[in-house]
Amino acid sequence: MLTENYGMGMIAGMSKYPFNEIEKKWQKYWEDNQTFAVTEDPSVPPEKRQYVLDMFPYPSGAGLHVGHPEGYTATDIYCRYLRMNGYNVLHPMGFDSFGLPAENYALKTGTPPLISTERNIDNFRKQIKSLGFCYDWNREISTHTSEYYHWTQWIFVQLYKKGLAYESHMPINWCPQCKTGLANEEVKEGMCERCGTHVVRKNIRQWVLKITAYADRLLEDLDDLDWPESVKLMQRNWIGRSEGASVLFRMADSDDTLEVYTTRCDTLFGATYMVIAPEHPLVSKITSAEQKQAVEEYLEQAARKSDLDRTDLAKEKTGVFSGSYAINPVNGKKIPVWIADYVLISYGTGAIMAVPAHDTRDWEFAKKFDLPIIEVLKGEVDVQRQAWTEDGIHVNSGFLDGMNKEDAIKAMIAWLEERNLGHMAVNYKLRDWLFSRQRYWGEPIPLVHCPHCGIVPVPEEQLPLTLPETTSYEPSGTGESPLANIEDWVNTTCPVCGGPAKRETNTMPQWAGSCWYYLRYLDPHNDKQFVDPEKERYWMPVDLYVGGTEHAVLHLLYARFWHKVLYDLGLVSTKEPFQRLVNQGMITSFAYQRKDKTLVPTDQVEEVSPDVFVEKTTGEPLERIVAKMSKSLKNVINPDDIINEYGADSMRMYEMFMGPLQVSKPWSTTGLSGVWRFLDRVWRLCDDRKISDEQAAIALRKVLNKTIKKVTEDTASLNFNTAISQMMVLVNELYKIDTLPREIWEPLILLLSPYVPHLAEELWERAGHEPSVANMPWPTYDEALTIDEEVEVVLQVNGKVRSRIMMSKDATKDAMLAAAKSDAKLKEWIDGKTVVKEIVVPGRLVNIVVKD
RNA sequence: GCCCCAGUAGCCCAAUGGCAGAGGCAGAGGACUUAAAAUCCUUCCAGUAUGGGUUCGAGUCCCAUCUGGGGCACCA
Repeated sequence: MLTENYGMGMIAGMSKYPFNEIEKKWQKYWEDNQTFAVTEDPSVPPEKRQYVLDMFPYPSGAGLHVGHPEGYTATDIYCRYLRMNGYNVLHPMGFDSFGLPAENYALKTGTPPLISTERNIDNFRKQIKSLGFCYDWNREISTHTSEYYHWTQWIFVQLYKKGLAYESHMPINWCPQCKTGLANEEVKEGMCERCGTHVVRKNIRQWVLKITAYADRLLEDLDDLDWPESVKLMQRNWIGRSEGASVLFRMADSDDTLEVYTTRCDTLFGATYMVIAPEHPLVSKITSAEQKQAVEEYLEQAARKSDLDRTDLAKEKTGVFSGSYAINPVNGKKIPVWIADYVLISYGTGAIMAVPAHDTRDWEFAKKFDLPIIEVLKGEVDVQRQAWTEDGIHVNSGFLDGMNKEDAIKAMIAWLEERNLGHMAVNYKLRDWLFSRQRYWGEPIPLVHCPHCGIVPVPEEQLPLTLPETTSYEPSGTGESPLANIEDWVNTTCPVCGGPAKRETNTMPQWAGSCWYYLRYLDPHNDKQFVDPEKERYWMPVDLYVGGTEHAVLHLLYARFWHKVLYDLGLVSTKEPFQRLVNQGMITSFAYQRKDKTLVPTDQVEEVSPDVFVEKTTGEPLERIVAKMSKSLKNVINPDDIINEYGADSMRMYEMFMGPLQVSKPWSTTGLSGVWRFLDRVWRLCDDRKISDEQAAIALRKVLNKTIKKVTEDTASLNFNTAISQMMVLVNELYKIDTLPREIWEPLILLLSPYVPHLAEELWERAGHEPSVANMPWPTYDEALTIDEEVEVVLQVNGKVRSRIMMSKDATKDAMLAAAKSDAKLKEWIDGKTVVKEIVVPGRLVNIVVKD
């Protein structure tokens, strides 16, 4: 008992800084006084309205992670800063509360997902509130509530009516043992995570959203967004627009044609075989009697592979001959058609022309199955020994011979179009969005299947279509969702003809709720429409969106897609939802590594002397490295513990002090205690001495003005670590004098307030003011007091520093040069040499370039 | 295999192409103390992963390599 409490009691007990009391007190004050409630005040001009959004969390059973508060603290500081600068700031928080873990938890424990989810939300809310963020909690939403998903369903109906939702048969990961579909993350190395059975692909009826219809706009509109270039690049690559040609190959022995997409139609003379994906619709038709058994075996083998297996580059190429031949349209040659899983049905037409001489994958396949390789681009290698994938002049290519790539592509497309054998084509990597899940814990898709009327949407006035309560979350066994077994719910009447009908049993993916939550925050309690257009126009678009880089593609692309659909329907006023995006880096942790690179759980490590670590049981020396936090390494930091021990303000400020927001950085508890110590120093400034109304020394006032300037600029640009460093400089200066001048102290409290709001409120009150410091104007500075009159000028010879002198900041170039040339130390370096060049940077340096 | 990001002091990190150091941690010394802790003051520590290049001048820009982290759908 005693030893356990020793560490915690040490700091808390010694402290003169009662963060625990202070933090509770001010959190209650803000709540009681609704300090951060925000309204659409029409008197605030549009440029003074800011919408600052955090990616809302999935409320997992594990509770808040130290990674969450990083982004939340950053936006909180920024919002408080904006408020103090006269902005009307919308800053909401909510929960992305549908999701697989709650359902799996229900399967394991029988706890209904609604119960566990709401329990988790309560815990998350409490944890988030304990950090003192300035959210307008009146706007909290949770995607699993029927008040919310009413409108998720309503938007789906709009998509459906617009023809953007369609049914298709698509494969799922199917576990034959559990008789259930699995998410990708539930498949480990091709096996079912739960029972270890080999997972197979099973085609089932699914709902798909036509995101490809928006591919061009999703691509083009990226240009105007203030997003990290790397994220834009990832989205561009994901959309993957390419220009090429569609080419028709006639089958040799039937009337069927195979259409292929290629970006390199200029290499058509080198196409020596074709490959179609195992899922291609012509597979059964073109398979010859002799090859039937081999093909069927191969198809079965391919069906057992996950996408990951098929995309693993290290693997051997596999495939099987179909027994049929196609005709190469340019030269009339018969070429074999193979079936292989390195061709994906989801890209292009699911069929390729193989040019082994100039494509590495085709080359490997040709070598393995002994298919001919014909060089059509003159390269620097023997194509029988390796593929030549660079550009070259065409050879063995009839009318293309002698041409370069660009001209040959044009010539070939013209040739194909003339003969109706092909045409120019644009292709995208982007695929339509598989939108249905065979799960219970998601938004029911509001459609009815009627034997007479077909598919009928649930009438809008009957929404929300609520998720029925149940006690069994077991899969249906057929691949359908557990909803299929709830008879009273599934069986309904057709909204059109009134006859008996069945409800759609698929539910929506977790993405659905997060596709539009930023709009619901604008008007969270509206039961007539998903958002009031006036409120939408008041706030949108989101001015700053902060979240993890793991959402760089999917979430952000899906939300942009929905937003564009809503825009086309005239329901929102902006083309794009998120004008500016910032990704916060990951908070990692230290881990300890043996010589053989294996990792040791943190509780097995002893620090024998500073920065020397050994494994407790063996005494083996260990190297400290940086790793992701993980349960198995026992290096996960729990925010609750940190807040208890050091307080929310220390936690907030430390996370901002660790380094730049955008980069990943390791958690260090000693680093945290350093920030705690800084806050304690701030506290003791006014605890130990009286606030004085006398004027401060000019040197101190200069430091203050420099500090205000730096903190202002760095807070506005989200460079919080350097802003904090400057505040430390000012506090260190204050420690050098015995008084506490009010003219320094009060601006310092204001500068600190976005970072450590609880402490700042308390200090503000103790300085004799009414709360709240959050409503005070941001301090201003006098530019003249941020400039030093005397500066140190560096004197260089050939770019190397040889001497330094103090000069007026306004010294002319000539004066600086003259001073340099008369400097005794510099003379030694230039005497007797020829001066080649003289460079003078005013206020900074003189560089004299000499030659012997 | 491809794409993206990052390598600065023992550690976390600063540095408009211009003195490698703002701040913190750890270390050392001193003050205070009967002593320790806490606190305060002072202080040590490098040429920026490696090799080239551009430049009067490179941590910063360019090329190549190495190491680490993250992402990926064999994209024809």
